[in-house]
Amino acid sequence: MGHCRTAWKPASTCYTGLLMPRVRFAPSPTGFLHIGSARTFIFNWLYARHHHGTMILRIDDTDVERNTQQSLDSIFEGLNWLDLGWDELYHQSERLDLHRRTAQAIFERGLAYRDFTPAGNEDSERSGANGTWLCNPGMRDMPREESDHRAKIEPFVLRFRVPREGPCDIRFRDAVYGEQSKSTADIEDFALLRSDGTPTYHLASCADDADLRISHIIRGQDHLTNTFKHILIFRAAGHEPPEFAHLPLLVAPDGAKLSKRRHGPVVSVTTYRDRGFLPHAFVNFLCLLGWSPKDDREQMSRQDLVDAFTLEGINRSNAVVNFTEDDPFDPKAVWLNAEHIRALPVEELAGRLLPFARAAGFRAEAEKMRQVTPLIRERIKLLTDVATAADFFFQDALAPYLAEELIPQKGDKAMALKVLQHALEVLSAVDFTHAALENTLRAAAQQLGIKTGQMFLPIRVAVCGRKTAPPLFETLEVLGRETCLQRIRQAIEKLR
RNA sequence: GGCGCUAUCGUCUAACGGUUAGGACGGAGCCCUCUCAAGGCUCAAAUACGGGUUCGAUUCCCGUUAGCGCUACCA
Repeated sequence: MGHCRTAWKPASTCYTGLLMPRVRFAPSPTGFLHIGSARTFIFNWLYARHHHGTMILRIDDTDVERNTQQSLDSIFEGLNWLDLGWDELYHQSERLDLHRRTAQAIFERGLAYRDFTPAGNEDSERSGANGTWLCNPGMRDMPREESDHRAKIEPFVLRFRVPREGPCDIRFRDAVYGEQSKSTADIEDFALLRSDGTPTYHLASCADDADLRISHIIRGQDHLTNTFKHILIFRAAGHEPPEFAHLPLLVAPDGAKLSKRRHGPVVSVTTYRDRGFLPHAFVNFLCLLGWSPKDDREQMSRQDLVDAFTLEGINRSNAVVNFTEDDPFDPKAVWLNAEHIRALPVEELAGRLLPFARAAGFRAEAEKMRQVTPLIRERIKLLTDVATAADFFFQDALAPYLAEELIPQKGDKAMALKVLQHALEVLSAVDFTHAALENTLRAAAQQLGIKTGQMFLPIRVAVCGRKTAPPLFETLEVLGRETCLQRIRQAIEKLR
């Protein structure tokens, strides 16, 4: 295949003289941004940042039938939330001239031909003797004059003329999957232009990748076998193919490819956002699916990931996102999120929690949130957990609870009453600081001749409305004297 | 059907051809403790199957099985 090869134009060179990579993420706006796409974006981004290259976002919107504005919005929403950014942005629909010129050039070189077979008419002939359809009879070898003539009155698709002389393997080395080869005898004459003159994905993608001087194509493994066609197109258009790195796919627990239809919103990036994931934790989780730093690190900062990321660290088998009917999130994602929540400075965590608190209907002030945050940070896994973990800090009325809840272990109603009445007394006088509260209440327990746990439980339930809550003294401190006394009085009423 | 890719605990993964096959999540238990968490410790849990090559295969080769992908005028 002696296709002409023009010089490859590198985008830029850094001072060491090494090529700076240019990578792209090219979603098509035909649905929301799903987590598999997000991971592809992230891996591209990491590769670009690791090598000080360029991250390009290209919207592959050549399928006019299926594109929607809503989908486009959803993709940007998801990408913006990830907070990684990109350096250049292109819309494929604005580059149709380039695609047509590329197709024309390939045609003029005799490497493509017109196929006048009516659409949908080839199915019966599709499965050939050995199971592979290669081309429609009579079209590939039609004389140029006849083709030109019929082109004036008949619609046609432009097909790539896959070389057929002798056995010939197309080869490339994938950065993840290694040496790949496929015989041209197993590659059909695929379409370049549709009968309405619009470019197919294969043509548009390759024309743009070449024009944008993409150096590394990092994409899902579902494109691995398409790559042979792409290499054919690159060469036919006079370009050296870029490097390829294919990523193992993200699959559902049943092994099926993640899809909107089958798996619903659990595969949408915005679901993770809305359910209180930190973007950073989400990125961290996705990175660990199909890639490993090869040491035992799991929780990694953005910079850790940039530093550690290599194509060699990517593995070859599909990764299961372990969600279920009951729980849409992989337990490891939730754990990582909790880890990142705990690692966040209080000030920043409080800021992230605030909108979720307000969404839960709390009258939450920034300052109050800042006080509450240290008390709940080790007790929440998702930002949305603020709704159940901090309700009694923000709501005037406690959620209803049973009087029995106030009764301590190995105690009775009388003990609960005694504790609460005594607490009412001492809490009226004590300094509302952690240390003073602790000293006072421990002393009170001793004075009443009961265990500290028996002392603390009725108070906890009285002020929080439940047995499970943050440590008592800090909680009392943040709640303040008035609220505590009032709630203890209400508890006493409840017991009578 | 054809072509391609893949195969280590339930899940994510580590292991120059030589390890008691390591770590993490989740599970179980213990410790700590004012509850719940967090933290610490311990336990259960894997090389799909069959052949080779080799002194020695999780690792290399072949086959089987299973899964996935591509096989569109979708991307």
